[in-house]
Amino acid sequence: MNPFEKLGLSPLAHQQLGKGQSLFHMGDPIARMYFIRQGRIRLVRHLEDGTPIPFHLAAANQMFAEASLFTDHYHCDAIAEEDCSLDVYSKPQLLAAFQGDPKAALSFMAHLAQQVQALRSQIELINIKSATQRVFTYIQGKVPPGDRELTLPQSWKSVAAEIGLTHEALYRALAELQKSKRIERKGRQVRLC
Amino acid sequence: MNPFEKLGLSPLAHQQLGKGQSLFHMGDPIARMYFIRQGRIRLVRHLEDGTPIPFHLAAANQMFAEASLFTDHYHCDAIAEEDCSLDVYSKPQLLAAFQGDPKAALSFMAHLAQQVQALRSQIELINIKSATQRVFTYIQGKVPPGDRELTLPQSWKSVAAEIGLTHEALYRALAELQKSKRIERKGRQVRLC
DNA sequence: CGTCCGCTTGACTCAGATCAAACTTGGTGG
DNA sequence: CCACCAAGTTTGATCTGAGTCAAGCGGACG
Repeated sequence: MNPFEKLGLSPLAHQQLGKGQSLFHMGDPIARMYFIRQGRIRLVRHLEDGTPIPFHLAAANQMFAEASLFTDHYHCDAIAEEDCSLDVYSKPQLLAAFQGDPKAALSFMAHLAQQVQALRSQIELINIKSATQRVFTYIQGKVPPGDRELTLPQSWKSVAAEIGLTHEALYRALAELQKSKRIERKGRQVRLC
Repeated sequence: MNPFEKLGLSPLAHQQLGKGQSLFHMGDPIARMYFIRQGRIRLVRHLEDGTPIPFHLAAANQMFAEASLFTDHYHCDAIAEEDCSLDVYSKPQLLAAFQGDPKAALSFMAHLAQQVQALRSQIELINIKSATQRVFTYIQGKVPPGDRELTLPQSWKSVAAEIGLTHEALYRALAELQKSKRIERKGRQVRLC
């Protein structure tokens, strides 16, 4: 049961997306909202010189680009990180549904609020100067509370881009963290010590 | 007419805040929402080592810490940048008002969505490696659309912190931008060339 | 079986951090 | 009204750590 269905909406369509295909580009008009059934979608912005800045990785059972509900044009690109299956909803229908269902509206508001906090955490993270400390803090933040272990849903290389490091700097930071026994690691699995 | 009054709410109280005083600290329980009548409030997080990371400057006629509406405890500090005068509202009353007024709920959602985009822009900005380019892009983003001039509401020093530079690096970047005729500047006034 | 891509390490460079010091500005209080 | 203090602003010298370039390894996948 996805949040759109809870509102009594049914999808306009389903959409398949192959790995590397893009769902929309910056500047495209926004008419639809998406829910990810399967796969992952990466949201990316680009600097003038073309450098990609990934700022979100939306996973299965999530909606994404929520902010676009109130804008006419996308302000980022969406690219399938792997093969994806999406439910497509109408943006106007969704807005109308919120009018009639304050509970749903509130839950969507909460969702947005949580996004705001997540983004703030990301900013906080990027502001850490030391690469080693930055990576360590990133891992701490990702480890489920109460647990000490974590398996990354993505490559370390893309983590590097997400936290504003080159992949080389990231790998060196990981090596350093292992040497100083602050983490143990095997591939994409990490454990805090 | 502030957004709370539009909902038919009246303030529980008014609150004065002297420059440098803090309104709340990270971890404090959240019972109220604020609207700034006068002055400015800075939202700050702190790294483990105490380095402050300012991530938002809320100005007069704005509400702020919107994300806190759905959380129990603050995840940042709020400090008065200058003498402030605030209207205080009850958080539960506000939530209840949204239940009864879907239009207001939607407008608040839009507000949150806009915050999400602003934060994403900030992340994009911080990811620009070159200090000069970073400062230039920051200014471009701040200049009102259609205009070419801008007067900063804050010191350059605090801009430096906001965009993840030391103040020295910021001033050097400004000097460089002036030398290469990309901006003109006098104190806190800037004009794009 | 070969190619691609993520991973990993080394050497070198350089931009921004750091440390230091002086000048300007604005506000406070005598 | 002026002396004084705090904070922002500005510039210089030095240092350091992340970026860059380069090269090799290994696993996945067609």
